[in-house]
Formats: sequence, C-alpha cells, structure tokens
Amino acid sequence: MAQRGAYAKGIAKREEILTTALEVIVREGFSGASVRQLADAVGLSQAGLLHYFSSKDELFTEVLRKRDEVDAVGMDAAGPDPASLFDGFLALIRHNADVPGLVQLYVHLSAAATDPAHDGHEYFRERVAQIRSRFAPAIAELQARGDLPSSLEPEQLSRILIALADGLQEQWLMDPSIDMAGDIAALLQALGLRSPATAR
Amino acid sequence: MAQRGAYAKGIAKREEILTTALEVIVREGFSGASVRQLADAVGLSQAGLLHYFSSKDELFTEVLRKRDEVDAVGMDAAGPDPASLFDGFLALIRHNADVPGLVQLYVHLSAAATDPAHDGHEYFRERVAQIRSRFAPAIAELQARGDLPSSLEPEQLSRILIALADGLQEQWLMDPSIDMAGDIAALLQALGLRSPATAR
DNA sequence: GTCTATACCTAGATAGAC
DNA sequence: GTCTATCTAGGTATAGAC
Repeated sequence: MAQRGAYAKGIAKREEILTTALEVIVREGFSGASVRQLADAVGLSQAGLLHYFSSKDELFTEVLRKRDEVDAVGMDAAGPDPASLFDGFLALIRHNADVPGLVQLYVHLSAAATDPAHDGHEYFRERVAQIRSRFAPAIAELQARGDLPSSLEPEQLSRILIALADGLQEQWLMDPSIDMAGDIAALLQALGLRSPATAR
Repeated sequence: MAQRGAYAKGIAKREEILTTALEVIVREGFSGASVRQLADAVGLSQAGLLHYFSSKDELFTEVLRKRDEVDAVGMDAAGPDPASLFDGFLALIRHNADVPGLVQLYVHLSAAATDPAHDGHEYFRERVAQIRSRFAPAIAELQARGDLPSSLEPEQLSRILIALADGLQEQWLMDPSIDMAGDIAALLQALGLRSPATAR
C-alpha cells in the first residue's frame, strides 16, 4: 500500500512541522516570525512548507491548535468538584507566563482572526465556544451552592473570564511584572469562590 | 516668519490627515487598511502621507490618540461621585459598539504594540497607566464606602477592568451579538457596586 | 505525494527631483 | 511639502523534478 504509506508520511511530516514550529516559537519568540524562517528551522524551503498548509495564517493557527493539545493533557485532570475547573484554568495561565513566545503568537493571532476572512477565524470562534460550554455548567453548579453570585449569567461569567485572560495576556506582554493568574484568582475570590486555586 | 507659517501649516495638515483617517476607518472599517488607501482619501501619495508620519504604525497610533481626544470630551464630564467614573467608562464602551472600524484598529494595534519595537508601544503603556491612575483612587473610595470588596487591590481591579474591556472587544468583533458594556456592568454589580451605570 | 526553484504581487520604506 | 521612482521584505502561485 504505497498510497497509504505516503499519506501517513504526510501526516507525520505535518505533525513534525508543527512540533518544530512550536519549539522555535517557544525558544525564539514570535516577533514577526516569517514562513521562511520556520521553513529553515524545519529544513524545508518556504514553498515546501506551504505544501502542508494553505497559508501562513493557517500554519500559525495549527501551531496554536497543537499547543492546545499539549496543554489539554494537564488541563483535563480536573477533579469532580466544579471549582477544580478553575484550578486548571489558573494553572494554564500560570504556565503561559513561562512561554512568552506562545503568548505573543496567541495575542497576535487572536486579534488578526477577528477578521472573518482570516484562516484562524473559525478556530477562535470554536475555542471560545468550547471553553464557554465547559465553564458554564461548573459556574451554574457553584452558584447553586452559593459560591458564586447568581446575578451573573453562567455564560456571561464565562465570557468575562475568557476576556479577562486574553486582556491580561496583552498587558502582561507590555509589562511582565504583572501576575495574570493572581489577578484572576483575586477576582474569583472577590466574587465569593473558595477553592485551592484562589487560596493564597 | 515664513518658517513659522510653514510649521503651522504642517501641523494643520497633520490634523487634517488624522481626522480624515478617522472618518475613513469609521466609515469603511479597518480591514488591513493600507497607507496608500488612506493617502488616496486625503488626496496625497503614499510617500506624501508618510512625510508627516515616520511609519505606518506611528500613523495608526496617532489615529487612536486622536480618537482618545474626541472621546475624552464625553468622558471628562464625570461627576463628583467616584462611581460616575464607571458610568463614563461604560458609556465609552457602549459607544464603541457603534464604531466597529475603530475597535478593529484598536484590537489590531494593541496586539502589535506589545512588541517593544512597535511605534505604538509607549502609547499603549501610557494609556494603561493613565487609566489605572484614574481608576485606582475611585476604587479605593468605593471600597472605603463598602461599595466594592476590599480584598482586591485598587490597581488590581483597574487592571482587571482594562483587560476585560480589551478582551471583550475582541470577542465582540468575533460575535457582535454580545453586550460588552452589559457584561462589565454585571460584573461591577456582582462585586457590589450600585450606580446609575449598573442599574438595569 | 513531496519538494525546489522561480517568478509575482502587495505594501511599506526611502531617495531624490521639483 | 509633495511627487515619482525604486528598493526591500514577505506572502503567494506555479512549473516541474523526483
């Protein structure tokens, strides 16, 4: 099955490219990283690299998707308590402070992807929707338990937390001395949440 | 004084360019607005326009500064009550929903300006610092009055509100059905604030 | 199916004429 | 102060070798 073999090889190469790109961005940051630059790192020509991706924007979107996969490993270890979802959320944000290059990529791309014509538009829409659909039930449960104010819609608080995380990443890039996870934890605490993550 | 005259004319032209650019962006949106495009609208060549600005990024940064000037007119009408500061803040955000082009410009530029080499870097740093220095005292006063929880540092809550507004603008561009000001007002209310702005 | 080489296009920057 | 012309960088498209 020559076809099957070649196909599998293509998939593998794609994965290899994404993994390498992720490493390069973590190591050297994303300051206007060009396709040629990444192509060099992978040992391909620029056109060779774009054989696997339809555009620069798609390539970088896939890099983020790859990052999500890697991060999900640590995130999915959420316990039965709804509050533990926030623990994972905060752990992720704490982790972000160790990979400024990826934060740059994320901030840059999420801004560009607001354009419906951008190759990453759907990815970001789905990402927000997915996080919201995870958060909302946990929030509702915590509200029922009296650990979060019921005046906020669960979907609304989800949106707020996502927006807050995004905005703080931007501010953190401008001034790395701020504590992104600390700020979010403090807000959750001020809203009445009690959990390991907000405990100081 | 020919020099003086020429100087004044240059200033005036600069203002004219910024005003026109603002109008164009409001009217046609900022979807990869190019320098040439704006130059056409002003009746100049691309090089002619860049005679007044050192780069594209500086030009667009100045457009935002111009927007701030215009907006400040409505914002500075804050009353003596510290809570009225939030009224102005929310009014501004409500107004943003009427000018998607400017929100696009803001989101795009604030992401790009996280790079210290970006011409708008200092502008955004100062902008955040300025808003923070306005918010913090008002927050402290509201905390003393028991209208906001004291567990949050005033500077911290300032950062949170700025980040939230920025993040919501991004989400709103992705999905204009969300109510940016409504979400922020709901959060302030959940934190205990009572004011005209949060009243429904 | 994988990849190189090359040519192309857009767009910002810059030099120099007027 | 403003233009034309040119330079450069970078993303994209295509032809064709393997």
